Amino acid sequence: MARAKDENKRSIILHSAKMLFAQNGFFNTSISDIVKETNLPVGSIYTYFTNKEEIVRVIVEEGWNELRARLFDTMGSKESGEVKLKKLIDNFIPEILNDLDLINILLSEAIKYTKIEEKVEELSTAIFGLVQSVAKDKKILEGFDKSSMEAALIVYFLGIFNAVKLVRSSSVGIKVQDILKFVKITVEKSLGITL
Amino acid sequence: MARAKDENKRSIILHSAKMLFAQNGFFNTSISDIVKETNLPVGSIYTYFTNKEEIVRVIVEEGWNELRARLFDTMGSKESGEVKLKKLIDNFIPEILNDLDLINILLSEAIKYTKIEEKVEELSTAIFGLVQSVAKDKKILEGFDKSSMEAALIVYFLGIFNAVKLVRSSSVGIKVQDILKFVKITVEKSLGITL
Amino acid sequence: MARAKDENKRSIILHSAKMLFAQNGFFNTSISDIVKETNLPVGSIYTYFTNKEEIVRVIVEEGWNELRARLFDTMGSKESGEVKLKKLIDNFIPEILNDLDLINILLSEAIKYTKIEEKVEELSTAIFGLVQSVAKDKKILEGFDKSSMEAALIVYFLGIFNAVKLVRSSSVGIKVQDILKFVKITVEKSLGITL
Amino acid sequence: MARAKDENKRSIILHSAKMLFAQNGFFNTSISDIVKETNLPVGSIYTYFTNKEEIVRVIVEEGWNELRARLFDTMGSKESGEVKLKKLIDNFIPEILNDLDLINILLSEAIKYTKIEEKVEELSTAIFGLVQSVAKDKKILEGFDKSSMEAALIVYFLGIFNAVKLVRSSSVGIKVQDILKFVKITVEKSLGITL
DNA sequence: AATGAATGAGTCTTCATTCAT
DNA sequence: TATGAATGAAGACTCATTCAT
Repeated sequence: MARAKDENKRSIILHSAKMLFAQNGFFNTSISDIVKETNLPVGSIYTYFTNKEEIVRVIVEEGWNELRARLFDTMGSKESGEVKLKKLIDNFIPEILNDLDLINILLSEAIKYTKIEEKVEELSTAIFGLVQSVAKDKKILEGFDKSSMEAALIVYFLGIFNAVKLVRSSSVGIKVQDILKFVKITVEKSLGITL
Repeated sequence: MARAKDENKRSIILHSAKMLFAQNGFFNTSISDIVKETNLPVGSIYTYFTNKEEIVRVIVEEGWNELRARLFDTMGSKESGEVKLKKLIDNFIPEILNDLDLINILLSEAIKYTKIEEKVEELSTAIFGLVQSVAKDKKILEGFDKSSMEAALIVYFLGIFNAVKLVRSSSVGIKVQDILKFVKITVEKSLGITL
Repeated sequence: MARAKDENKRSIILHSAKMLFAQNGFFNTSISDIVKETNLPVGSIYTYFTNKEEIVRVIVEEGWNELRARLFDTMGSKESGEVKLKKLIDNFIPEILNDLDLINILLSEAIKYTKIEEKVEELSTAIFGLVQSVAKDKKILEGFDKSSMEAALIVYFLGIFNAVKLVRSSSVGIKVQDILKFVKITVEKSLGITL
Repeated sequence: MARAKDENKRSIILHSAKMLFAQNGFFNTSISDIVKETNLPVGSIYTYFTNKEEIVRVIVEEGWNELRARLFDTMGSKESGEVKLKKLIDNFIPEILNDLDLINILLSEAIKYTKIEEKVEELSTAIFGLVQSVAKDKKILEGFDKSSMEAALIVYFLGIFNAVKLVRSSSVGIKVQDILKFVKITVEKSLGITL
């Protein structure tokens, strides 16, 4: 049972830190802030994590893994490519966007603390496959090799995430809905399909 | 009349700070780092800027103004919309991407230190106009209102900048060229034109 | 349970700071001076006090409380008014004057860091009562209402303290003894009694 | 004419500094504050005074001299002692109290920056003479030698000044009038006269 | 003489991490 | 293992004074 208690503390730290890092940034969050938020003694923080940096690293890593799992769950189903794509756009992306804290940290700290290239590679391979299987008129993807595809995915994902982040933290004149709508239209037009 | 404020010193500080902020981030750059880099005494930093924050703010603001000026220079010419668009894609964007330091800072600090919404608004209005004037088949823009356009621009610009940043700071499998190529193809397909 | 806060350290800091503040003033005493005097690391100063100002505030407050306690100890006894007055003049005041450090700080910083009016009010009420009970010939206090009494006490106390301070820090031609003697004579004459 | 201009600047500095020192204290007033207040360039401050300390010193010295002059003006007249004493209490002291700025500085900085003992000596000699000439019943001054007198004067003057200072800067329950009234009554009773 | 930019030692305070208990 | 006091290098910034112009 001691084990259960430990896991609990660990996750409390992770949870609070995630919120604080997302809200105030990594550098504007002190270990002491985490201590206050968790009501745990400082020493305990260092029982579960070797240092401040490791806390972000774990947040990013675990957050990513959960995301990845959810994605491959969707992608791995027996359904048609179009259905998968629809789920991707209508469910998966909006779900991700709910975890704004994670996105914030991912975007500002991930590069520093993770091997991001592996993540991108994995993601783009999976989606490239899906897109190819879906494109009605194969000519549409003409000139779109793996590199272009990867570029496209990176641009879109980073674009979407950052746009949502911007929309939520400034008073820019658009809404998250506009972004999602734009994405859907773009995918439909690009692939010549209707979702 | 004593010594006049030395515009040269001011620009040395700005230059060094820009590099350091871009390289190590705002919080990992200390005033003392700037002092070492510039070989100026601490006090001098503070004769030209009231505090550390003002240094980023000025970098962002002046950088943005220069960018904006170059953009409107291109946009304001008497040439056809297509030529302008071509210049935008072939010259302007690549030029921007050269100033990676500025992009880095813009992306990580701009929201905090500037009224970013005004900038976005200005930019998207200008480009919306251009795109409308260029789109061969007006049906192509069907369903694309101002909000969608703004969303698209934000997603693309943030996407491009962040993608370039990622490409340059990690060992992701694509090159800046791939990104630029993707952008060009996308614009051409979207508007049904060839640049 | 880790280390407990060391009451001893706290008091060393208070002691050293009191001496330094009294000797050189609040502004001419740096935290670094206190560090040197106490041989404690800087950080420790801040484990016991939130900032420099709090150190003075505590010195003033604790010093005052001790003083007050001693005063009411004397005043609260079952002895006659005259005996109490005698003790006040012969013991209490001279004792206070020994803690020159405290007086110095009290006089120069107290107004800023304490609600001095409450202290004055409390003191003057107590002494007014004593004086009334002692005055042989009630006519002597004629025309002496509460306000006059308060004025008198403030003038005398501030006068005595500052005079002692002056005597000790300059080479003025009188001694503390002269001041004490003057006070005694004045009280005796005013109240028509012999102590 | 250059001379006139100079004197003017000097006195502007002195005037502003006096106000600022009195209001915020010596250490909370920076040379830069004086610069802002006077609208003079920093360099000019140092043309007229060798350093910050000298500014207070001059304020104290000149303020004192003016005071002294006014006092001896009153004291040196051909009038009776009683009239002089009355003027002292009814005019001179209230007048002094108007220059609260000076009092503030005098009390907090004078000891450090002036040979205060000479001033006290001079003052007490003069007033001792006056008091002796006035005391109706010589027995009243019995036991009051020069030292006692000096002690009394120091206590009263410091008491009065500090009390006024206290009254004006805190919300203590008495008014300056109460202090002046107390002084008058005390003098009358002590000397057995009516002013 | 007048000016105000230049200077850098010194200020207070923070904070990630350690380690005695 | 749990705790939280201890630590001190490092942080941003100030300011009296000087001196080039």
